[in-house]
Amino acid sequence: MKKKDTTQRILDAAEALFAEKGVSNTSLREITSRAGVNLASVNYHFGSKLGLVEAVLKRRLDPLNKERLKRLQAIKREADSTGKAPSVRAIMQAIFEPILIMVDTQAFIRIIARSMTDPDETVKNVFLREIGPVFRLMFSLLMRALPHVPKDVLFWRVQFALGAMGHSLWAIGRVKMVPEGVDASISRDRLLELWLDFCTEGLENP
Amino acid sequence: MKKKDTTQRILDAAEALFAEKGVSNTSLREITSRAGVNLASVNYHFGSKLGLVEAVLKRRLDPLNKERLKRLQAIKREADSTGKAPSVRAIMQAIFEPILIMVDTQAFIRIIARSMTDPDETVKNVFLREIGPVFRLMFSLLMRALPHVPKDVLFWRVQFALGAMGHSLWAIGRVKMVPEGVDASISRDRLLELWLDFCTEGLENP
DNA sequence: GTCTATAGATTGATAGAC
DNA sequence: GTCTATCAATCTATAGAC
Repeated sequence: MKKKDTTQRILDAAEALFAEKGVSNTSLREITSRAGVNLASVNYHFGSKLGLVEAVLKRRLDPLNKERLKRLQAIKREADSTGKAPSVRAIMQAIFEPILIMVDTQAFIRIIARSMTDPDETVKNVFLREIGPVFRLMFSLLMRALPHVPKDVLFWRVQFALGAMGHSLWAIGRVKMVPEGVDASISRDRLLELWLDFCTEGLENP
Repeated sequence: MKKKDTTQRILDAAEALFAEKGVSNTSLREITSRAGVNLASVNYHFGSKLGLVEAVLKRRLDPLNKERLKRLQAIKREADSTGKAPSVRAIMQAIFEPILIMVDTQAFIRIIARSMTDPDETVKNVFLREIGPVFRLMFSLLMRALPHVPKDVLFWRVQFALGAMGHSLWAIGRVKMVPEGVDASISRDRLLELWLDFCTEGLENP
Protein backbone atom coordinates (compact mmCIF):
# COMPACT_ATOMS: atom_id res chain seq x y z
CA MET A 1 0.00 0.00 0.00
CA LYS A 2 1.47 3.30 -1.09
CA LYS A 3 2.00 5.98 1.50
CA LYS A 4 -0.36 8.86 1.01
CA ASP A 5 0.74 12.03 -0.65
CA THR A 6 2.26 14.59 1.75
CA THR A 7 -0.27 17.18 0.68
CA GLN A 8 -3.11 14.83 1.53
CA ARG A 9 -1.61 13.86 4.86
CA ILE A 10 -1.32 17.50 5.85
CA LEU A 11 -4.87 18.23 4.74
CA ASP A 12 -6.25 15.28 6.68
CA ALA A 13 -4.38 16.12 9.85
CA ALA A 14 -5.27 19.80 9.62
CA GLU A 15 -8.91 19.01 8.99
CA ALA A 16 -9.13 16.80 12.06
CA LEU A 17 -7.41 19.33 14.28
CA PHE A 18 -9.25 22.37 12.95
CA ALA A 19 -12.53 20.55 13.42
CA GLU A 20 -11.59 19.54 16.94
CA LYS A 21 -10.02 22.68 18.35
CA GLY A 22 -10.58 25.49 15.90
CA VAL A 23 -8.12 27.07 13.51
CA SER A 24 -6.28 29.39 15.84
CA ASN A 25 -5.94 26.84 18.60
CA THR A 26 -4.04 24.59 16.22
CA SER A 27 -0.36 25.12 15.46
CA LEU A 28 1.48 24.01 12.37
CA ARG A 29 3.69 21.88 14.59
CA GLU A 30 0.70 19.89 15.81
CA ILE A 31 -0.47 19.40 12.27
CA THR A 32 2.83 18.26 10.85
CA SER A 33 3.61 15.96 13.76
CA ARG A 34 0.19 14.32 13.47
CA ALA A 35 0.64 14.02 9.73
CA GLY A 36 4.13 12.60 10.17
CA VAL A 37 5.70 15.18 7.88
CA ASN A 38 8.20 17.96 8.28
CA LEU A 39 7.20 21.34 9.64
CA ALA A 40 8.55 23.19 6.63
CA SER A 41 6.44 21.17 4.23
CA VAL A 42 3.33 23.14 5.08
CA ASN A 43 4.84 26.31 3.75
CA TYR A 44 6.26 24.49 0.78
CA HIS A 45 2.91 23.04 -0.27
CA PHE A 46 0.49 25.72 0.89
CA GLY A 47 2.53 28.89 1.19
CA SER A 48 1.33 29.77 4.65
CA LYS A 49 -1.02 28.72 7.40
CA LEU A 50 -3.76 30.81 5.79
CA GLY A 51 -3.18 28.98 2.54
CA LEU A 52 -3.59 25.70 4.37
CA VAL A 53 -6.80 26.84 6.04
CA GLU A 54 -8.24 27.82 2.68
CA ALA A 55 -7.23 24.53 1.13
CA VAL A 56 -8.70 22.49 3.97
CA LEU A 57 -12.03 24.25 3.71
CA LYS A 58 -12.19 24.32 -0.06
CA ARG A 59 -11.51 20.62 -0.38
CA ARG A 60 -14.82 19.97 1.36
CA LEU A 61 -16.93 23.03 0.68
CA ASP A 62 -16.29 23.13 -3.03
CA PRO A 63 -17.76 19.73 -4.02
CA LEU A 64 -20.41 20.07 -1.32
CA ASN A 65 -21.75 23.33 -2.66
CA LYS A 66 -21.45 22.16 -6.25
CA GLU A 67 -23.68 19.22 -5.40
CA ARG A 68 -26.14 21.46 -3.59
CA LEU A 69 -26.26 23.82 -6.53
CA LYS A 70 -26.85 20.95 -8.93
CA ARG A 71 -29.82 19.76 -6.91
CA LEU A 72 -31.28 23.20 -6.48
CA GLN A 73 -30.97 23.83 -10.20
CA ALA A 74 -32.83 20.60 -10.90
CA ILE A 75 -35.61 21.77 -8.58
CA LYS A 76 -35.70 25.10 -10.36
CA ARG A 77 -35.91 23.48 -13.80
CA GLU A 78 -38.75 21.27 -12.62
CA ALA A 79 -40.62 24.27 -11.21
CA ASP A 80 -39.99 26.33 -14.34
CA SER A 81 -41.25 23.64 -16.68
CA THR A 82 -44.30 22.53 -14.71
CA GLY A 83 -45.18 25.99 -13.42
CA LYS A 84 -45.78 24.46 -10.00
CA ALA A 85 -44.22 25.84 -6.83
CA PRO A 86 -41.20 23.86 -5.66
CA SER A 87 -41.42 21.82 -2.45
CA VAL A 88 -39.94 23.36 0.68
CA ARG A 89 -38.83 19.97 1.91
CA ALA A 90 -37.04 19.21 -1.35
CA ILE A 91 -35.21 22.53 -1.21
CA MET A 92 -34.02 22.00 2.33
CA GLN A 93 -33.07 18.44 1.56
CA ALA A 94 -30.86 19.71 -1.24
CA ILE A 95 -28.98 21.75 1.36
CA PHE A 96 -28.48 19.09 4.00
CA GLU A 97 -28.36 15.72 2.30
CA PRO A 98 -25.19 16.32 0.27
CA ILE A 99 -23.30 16.64 3.56
CA LEU A 100 -24.27 13.11 4.53
CA ILE A 101 -23.72 11.61 1.12
CA MET A 102 -20.28 13.05 0.59
CA VAL A 103 -18.99 11.99 3.96
CA ASP A 104 -15.85 10.01 4.18
CA THR A 105 -14.68 10.81 7.68
CA GLN A 106 -16.19 11.97 10.92
CA ALA A 107 -13.95 15.02 10.68
CA PHE A 108 -15.66 15.96 7.45
CA ILE A 109 -18.96 16.70 9.16
CA ARG A 110 -17.25 18.63 11.89
CA ILE A 111 -15.23 20.78 9.56
CA ILE A 112 -18.46 21.75 7.82
CA ALA A 113 -20.12 22.60 11.10
CA ARG A 114 -17.02 24.39 12.29
CA SER A 115 -16.79 26.45 9.13
CA MET A 116 -20.13 28.01 10.04
CA THR A 117 -18.97 29.26 13.44
CA ASP A 118 -15.18 29.43 13.72
CA PRO A 119 -14.20 32.96 14.72
CA ASP A 120 -11.21 32.98 12.39
CA GLU A 121 -11.49 35.59 9.64
CA THR A 122 -10.25 33.36 6.86
CA VAL A 123 -12.71 30.65 7.78
CA LYS A 124 -15.60 33.07 7.69
CA ASN A 125 -14.54 34.54 4.38
CA VAL A 126 -14.04 31.22 2.63
CA PHE A 127 -17.32 29.89 3.98
CA LEU A 128 -19.33 32.90 2.82
CA ARG A 129 -17.70 33.03 -0.59
CA GLU A 130 -18.30 29.34 -1.18
CA ILE A 131 -21.89 29.25 -0.05
CA GLY A 132 -23.00 32.52 -1.68
CA PRO A 133 -24.52 31.16 -4.91
CA VAL A 134 -26.16 28.27 -3.09
CA PHE A 135 -27.75 30.59 -0.59
CA ARG A 136 -29.13 32.93 -3.23
CA LEU A 137 -30.66 30.15 -5.30
CA MET A 138 -32.10 28.47 -2.23
CA PHE A 139 -33.68 31.71 -1.11
CA SER A 140 -35.24 32.49 -4.47
CA LEU A 141 -36.72 29.00 -4.64
CA LEU A 142 -38.11 29.30 -1.13
CA MET A 143 -39.76 32.57 -2.11
CA ARG A 144 -41.53 30.77 -4.92
CA ALA A 145 -42.49 27.92 -2.62
CA LEU A 146 -43.81 30.26 0.06
CA PRO A 147 -45.23 33.33 -1.68
CA HIS A 148 -47.43 34.13 1.31
CA VAL A 149 -44.45 34.54 3.66
CA PRO A 150 -42.95 38.06 3.69
CA LYS A 151 -39.36 38.11 2.45
CA ASP A 152 -37.96 39.53 5.65
CA VAL A 153 -39.67 36.87 7.72
CA LEU A 154 -38.51 34.18 5.36
CA PHE A 155 -34.97 35.44 5.63
CA TRP A 156 -34.88 34.89 9.37
CA ARG A 157 -36.62 31.56 9.15
CA VAL A 158 -33.87 30.43 6.82
CA GLN A 159 -31.31 31.62 9.35
CA PHE A 160 -33.07 29.53 11.97
CA ALA A 161 -33.01 26.47 9.75
CA LEU A 162 -29.32 26.89 8.96
CA GLY A 163 -28.46 27.50 12.59
CA ALA A 164 -30.32 24.35 13.55
CA MET A 165 -28.45 22.40 10.91
CA GLY A 166 -25.03 23.69 11.92
CA HIS A 167 -25.57 23.15 15.60
CA SER A 168 -26.90 19.63 15.23
CA LEU A 169 -24.10 18.66 12.87
CA TRP A 170 -21.70 19.90 15.45
CA ALA A 171 -23.45 18.08 18.28
CA ILE A 172 -23.70 14.75 16.51
CA GLY A 173 -21.45 12.23 18.19
CA ARG A 174 -20.32 14.60 20.88
CA VAL A 175 -23.33 15.66 22.86
CA LYS A 176 -22.29 16.82 26.30
CA MET A 177 -25.55 17.25 28.11
CA VAL A 178 -27.96 14.38 27.79
CA PRO A 179 -31.01 14.16 30.05
CA GLU A 180 -31.52 10.86 31.84
CA GLY A 181 -33.23 8.19 29.82
CA VAL A 182 -32.50 9.86 26.49
CA ASP A 183 -30.54 8.11 23.81
CA ALA A 184 -28.73 10.91 22.03
CA SER A 185 -27.02 8.71 19.51
CA ILE A 186 -28.56 9.06 16.10
CA SER A 187 -27.87 7.99 12.56
CA ARG A 188 -27.17 10.65 9.99
CA ASP A 189 -30.19 9.72 7.94
CA ARG A 190 -32.41 9.99 10.98
CA LEU A 191 -30.96 13.39 11.83
CA LEU A 192 -31.72 14.57 8.31
CA GLU A 193 -35.28 13.35 8.62
CA LEU A 194 -35.84 15.04 11.98
CA TRP A 195 -34.31 18.27 10.76
CA LEU A 196 -36.46 18.28 7.63
CA ASP A 197 -39.59 17.75 9.72
CA PHE A 198 -38.57 20.48 12.11
CA CYS A 199 -37.68 23.19 9.70
CA THR A 200 -40.23 22.45 6.99
CA GLU A 201 -42.85 22.98 9.65
CA GLY A 202 -41.24 26.20 10.80
CA LEU A 203 -40.70 27.59 7.31
CA GLU A 204 -44.21 26.89 6.08
CA ASN A 205 -45.89 28.38 9.12
CA PRO A 206 -48.48 30.95 7.93
CA MET B 1 -18.22 61.25 36.56
CA LYS B 2 -16.12 58.64 38.31
CA LYS B 3 -13.80 56.53 36.25
CA LYS B 4 -14.92 52.94 36.15
CA ASP B 5 -13.27 50.29 38.22
CA THR B 6 -10.26 48.66 36.58
CA THR B 7 -11.82 45.23 36.95
CA GLN B 8 -14.93 46.40 35.12
CA ARG B 9 -12.95 48.09 32.38
CA ILE B 10 -11.04 44.89 31.73
CA LEU B 11 -14.21 42.82 31.72
CA ASP B 12 -15.92 45.18 29.28
CA ALA B 13 -12.98 45.30 26.90
CA ALA B 14 -12.46 41.55 27.05
CA GLU B 15 -16.14 40.88 26.46
CA ALA B 16 -16.20 43.05 23.37
CA LEU B 17 -13.06 41.49 21.93
CA PHE B 18 -13.96 37.90 22.79
CA ALA B 19 -17.36 38.42 21.22
CA GLU B 20 -15.82 39.93 18.11
CA LYS B 21 -12.85 37.68 17.44
CA GLY B 22 -13.07 34.73 19.77
CA VAL B 23 -11.04 34.02 22.87
CA SER B 24 -7.85 32.69 21.36
CA ASN B 25 -7.64 35.38 18.71
CA THR B 26 -7.54 38.02 21.42
CA SER B 27 -4.35 38.85 23.30
CA LEU B 28 -4.11 40.32 26.76
CA ARG B 29 -2.31 43.30 25.25
CA GLU B 30 -5.26 44.10 23.04
CA ILE B 31 -7.58 43.87 25.98
CA THR B 32 -5.57 46.08 28.30
CA SER B 33 -4.86 48.70 25.68
CA ARG B 34 -8.55 48.90 24.80
CA ALA B 35 -9.43 49.11 28.47
CA GLY B 36 -6.77 51.75 29.06
CA VAL B 37 -5.16 49.79 31.86
CA ASN B 38 -1.81 48.19 32.44
CA LEU B 39 -0.96 44.80 31.01
CA ALA B 40 -0.02 43.37 34.40
CA SER B 41 -3.37 44.29 35.90
CA VAL B 42 -5.08 41.36 34.21
CA ASN B 43 -2.98 38.89 36.10
CA TYR B 44 -3.33 40.90 39.28
CA HIS B 45 -7.13 40.92 39.15
CA PHE B 46 -7.90 37.63 37.43
CA GLY B 47 -4.84 35.46 37.97
CA SER B 48 -4.50 34.42 34.36
CA LYS B 49 -6.10 34.70 30.96
CA LEU B 50 -8.23 31.65 31.76
CA GLY B 51 -9.41 33.35 34.92
CA LEU B 52 -10.43 36.35 32.87
CA VAL B 53 -12.28 34.22 30.35
CA GLU B 54 -14.22 32.56 33.13
CA ALA B 55 -15.05 35.88 34.75
CA VAL B 56 -16.22 37.41 31.47
CA LEU B 57 -18.56 34.53 30.77
CA LYS B 58 -19.86 34.15 34.31
CA ARG B 59 -20.74 37.82 34.61
CA ARG B 60 -23.33 37.32 31.89
CA LEU B 61 -24.27 33.67 32.04
CA ASP B 62 -24.83 33.58 35.75
CA PRO B 63 -27.69 36.11 36.03
CA LEU B 64 -29.03 35.02 32.66
CA ASN B 65 -29.43 31.41 33.69
CA LYS B 66 -30.73 32.38 37.11
CA GLU B 67 -33.49 34.33 35.43
CA ARG B 68 -34.25 31.47 33.06
CA LEU B 69 -34.40 29.05 35.94
CA LYS B 70 -36.75 31.35 37.86
CA ARG B 71 -39.13 31.50 34.93
CA LEU B 72 -39.02 27.79 34.28
CA GLN B 73 -39.69 27.08 37.94
CA ALA B 74 -42.73 29.33 37.81
CA ILE B 75 -43.99 27.40 34.81
CA LYS B 76 -43.40 24.15 36.66
CA ARG B 77 -45.27 25.34 39.74
CA GLU B 78 -48.18 26.43 37.61
CA ALA B 79 -48.27 23.07 35.86
CA ASP B 80 -47.94 21.17 39.13
CA SER B 81 -50.77 23.02 40.80
CA THR B 82 -53.24 23.07 37.90
CA GLY B 83 -52.33 19.63 36.61
CA LYS B 84 -52.34 21.04 33.08
CA ALA B 85 -49.47 20.55 30.66
CA PRO B 86 -47.19 23.58 30.38
CA SER B 87 -47.13 25.59 27.16
CA VAL B 88 -44.28 24.92 24.76
CA ARG B 89 -44.19 28.54 23.74
CA ALA B 90 -43.91 29.71 27.33
CA ILE B 91 -41.05 27.31 28.01
CA MET B 92 -39.10 28.47 24.98
CA GLN B 93 -39.82 32.08 25.80
CA ALA B 94 -38.30 31.52 29.23
CA ILE B 95 -35.09 30.50 27.50
CA PHE B 96 -34.80 33.30 24.97
CA GLU B 97 -36.47 36.37 26.44
CA PRO B 98 -34.10 36.85 29.38
CA ILE B 99 -31.30 37.45 26.89
CA LEU B 100 -33.14 40.42 25.45
CA ILE B 101 -34.29 41.83 28.76
CA MET B 102 -30.92 41.69 30.45
CA VAL B 103 -29.12 43.35 27.60
CA ASP B 104 -27.02 46.35 28.28
CA THR B 105 -24.62 46.28 25.39
CA GLN B 106 -24.51 44.86 21.92
CA ALA B 107 -21.50 42.85 23.01
CA PHE B 108 -23.66 41.13 25.59
CA ILE B 109 -25.72 39.35 22.99
CA ARG B 110 -22.68 38.37 21.04
CA ILE B 111 -20.83 36.95 24.00
CA ILE B 112 -23.85 34.74 24.70
CA ALA B 113 -23.94 33.57 21.11
CA ARG B 114 -20.18 33.13 21.05
CA SER B 115 -20.22 31.11 24.24
CA MET B 116 -22.27 28.49 22.42
CA THR B 117 -19.76 28.01 19.62
CA ASP B 118 -16.28 29.24 20.57
CA PRO B 119 -13.82 26.37 20.13
CA ASP B 120 -11.92 27.32 23.27
CA GLU B 121 -12.06 24.62 25.95
CA THR B 122 -12.65 26.97 28.85
CA VAL B 123 -15.52 28.64 27.06
CA LYS B 124 -17.19 25.32 26.39
CA ASN B 125 -16.76 24.13 29.95
CA VAL B 126 -18.10 27.28 31.57
CA PHE B 127 -21.04 27.41 29.19
CA LEU B 128 -22.06 23.80 29.83
CA ARG B 129 -21.65 24.04 33.57
CA GLU B 130 -23.73 27.20 33.73
CA ILE B 131 -26.56 26.04 31.52
CA GLY B 132 -26.82 22.52 32.90
CA PRO B 133 -29.67 22.98 35.41
CA VAL B 134 -31.60 25.19 32.98
CA PHE B 135 -31.35 22.61 30.26
CA ARG B 136 -32.51 19.77 32.46
CA LEU B 137 -35.54 21.64 33.76
CA MET B 138 -36.46 22.88 30.30
CA PHE B 139 -36.29 19.37 28.94
CA SER B 140 -38.41 17.84 31.68
CA LEU B 141 -41.06 20.52 31.16
CA LEU B 142 -41.06 19.96 27.42
CA MET B 143 -41.59 16.26 28.01
CA ARG B 144 -44.69 17.09 29.99
CA ALA B 145 -45.86 19.52 27.36
CA LEU B 146 -45.31 17.05 24.55
CA PRO B 147 -45.96 13.56 25.94
CA HIS B 148 -46.66 12.19 22.47
CA VAL B 149 -43.17 13.07 21.19
CA PRO B 150 -40.55 10.37 21.87
CA LYS B 151 -37.79 11.56 24.18
CA ASP B 152 -35.02 10.95 21.68
CA VAL B 153 -36.86 12.92 19.02
CA LEU B 154 -37.59 15.71 21.45
CA PHE B 155 -33.93 15.86 22.39
CA TRP B 156 -32.89 16.62 18.84
CA ARG B 157 -35.71 19.07 18.29
CA VAL B 158 -34.45 20.99 21.31
CA GLN B 159 -30.99 20.98 19.77
CA PHE B 160 -32.46 22.44 16.60
CA ALA B 161 -34.23 25.16 18.55
CA LEU B 162 -31.11 26.08 20.49
CA GLY B 163 -29.00 26.07 17.36
CA ALA B 164 -31.47 28.36 15.66
CA MET B 165 -31.36 30.70 18.64
CA GLY B 166 -27.60 30.83 18.84
CA HIS B 167 -27.12 31.36 15.15
CA SER B 168 -29.69 34.12 14.87
CA LEU B 169 -28.35 35.91 17.93
CA TRP B 170 -24.98 35.79 16.32
CA ALA B 171 -26.28 37.00 12.98
CA ILE B 172 -28.31 39.88 14.35
CA GLY B 173 -26.76 43.14 13.30
CA ARG B 174 -24.01 41.52 11.29
CA VAL B 175 -25.61 39.56 8.52
CA LYS B 176 -23.19 39.05 5.67
CA MET B 177 -25.33 37.59 2.96
CA VAL B 178 -28.60 39.33 2.30
CA PRO B 179 -30.64 38.55 -0.82
CA GLU B 180 -31.75 41.51 -2.88
CA GLY B 181 -34.86 43.26 -1.65
CA VAL B 182 -34.66 41.78 1.82
CA ASP B 183 -34.42 43.97 4.88
CA ALA B 184 -32.37 41.91 7.31
CA SER B 185 -32.49 44.47 10.09
CA ILE B 186 -34.76 43.36 12.87
CA SER B 187 -35.65 44.36 16.40
CA ARG B 188 -34.87 41.99 19.21
CA ASP B 189 -38.52 41.61 20.13
CA ARG B 190 -39.37 40.73 16.59
CA LEU B 191 -36.61 38.17 16.43
CA LEU B 192 -37.93 36.56 19.59
CA GLU B 193 -41.41 36.42 18.09
CA LEU B 194 -40.21 34.85 14.84
CA TRP B 195 -38.07 32.36 16.68
CA LEU B 196 -40.93 31.34 18.95
CA ASP B 197 -43.20 30.82 15.95
CA PHE B 198 -40.54 28.81 14.19
CA CYS B 199 -39.53 26.46 16.93
CA THR B 200 -42.89 26.06 18.62
CA GLU B 201 -44.17 24.77 15.33
CA GLY B 202 -41.20 22.44 14.93
CA LEU B 203 -41.31 21.13 18.49
CA GLU B 204 -45.03 20.41 18.50
CA ASN B 205 -44.99 18.58 15.20
CA PRO B 206 -46.65 15.17 15.70
C1' DG C 1 10.73 17.68 -2.18
C1' DT C 2 12.48 17.04 2.45
C1' DC C 3 15.14 18.22 6.13
C1' DT C 4 17.70 21.17 10.07
C1' DA C 5 18.28 25.29 12.08
C1' DT C 6 16.91 29.55 13.18
C1' DA C 7 15.16 34.16 12.48
C1' DG C 8 11.68 37.39 14.00
C1' DA C 9 7.48 38.35 16.13
C1' DT C 10 4.08 37.68 19.66
C1' DT C 11 2.34 35.59 23.51
C1' DG C 12 1.08 34.87 28.76
C1' DA C 13 3.13 35.61 32.90
C1' DT C 14 6.01 37.71 36.64
C1' DA C 15 9.57 40.19 39.43
C1' DG C 16 10.29 44.25 41.69
C1' DA C 17 10.15 49.47 42.11
C1' DC C 18 6.85 52.85 43.42
C1' DG D 1 -3.00 48.62 43.05
C1' DT D 2 -0.23 50.24 39.24
C1' DC D 3 3.67 50.51 36.58
C1' DT D 4 8.17 49.14 33.77
C1' DA D 5 10.92 45.77 32.19
C1' DT D 6 11.69 41.39 30.94
C1' DC D 7 11.60 36.26 30.86
C1' DA D 8 10.51 32.01 28.77
C1' DA D 9 7.69 29.76 25.69
C1' DT D 10 5.48 29.44 21.45
C1' DC D 11 4.35 30.66 17.05
C1' DT D 12 4.78 31.30 11.72
C1' DA D 13 7.89 31.59 8.28
C1' DT D 14 12.26 31.02 5.80
C1' DA D 15 17.15 30.23 4.45
C1' DG D 16 20.06 26.83 2.88
C1' DA D 17 22.09 21.98 2.89
C1' DC D 18 20.96 17.65 0.96
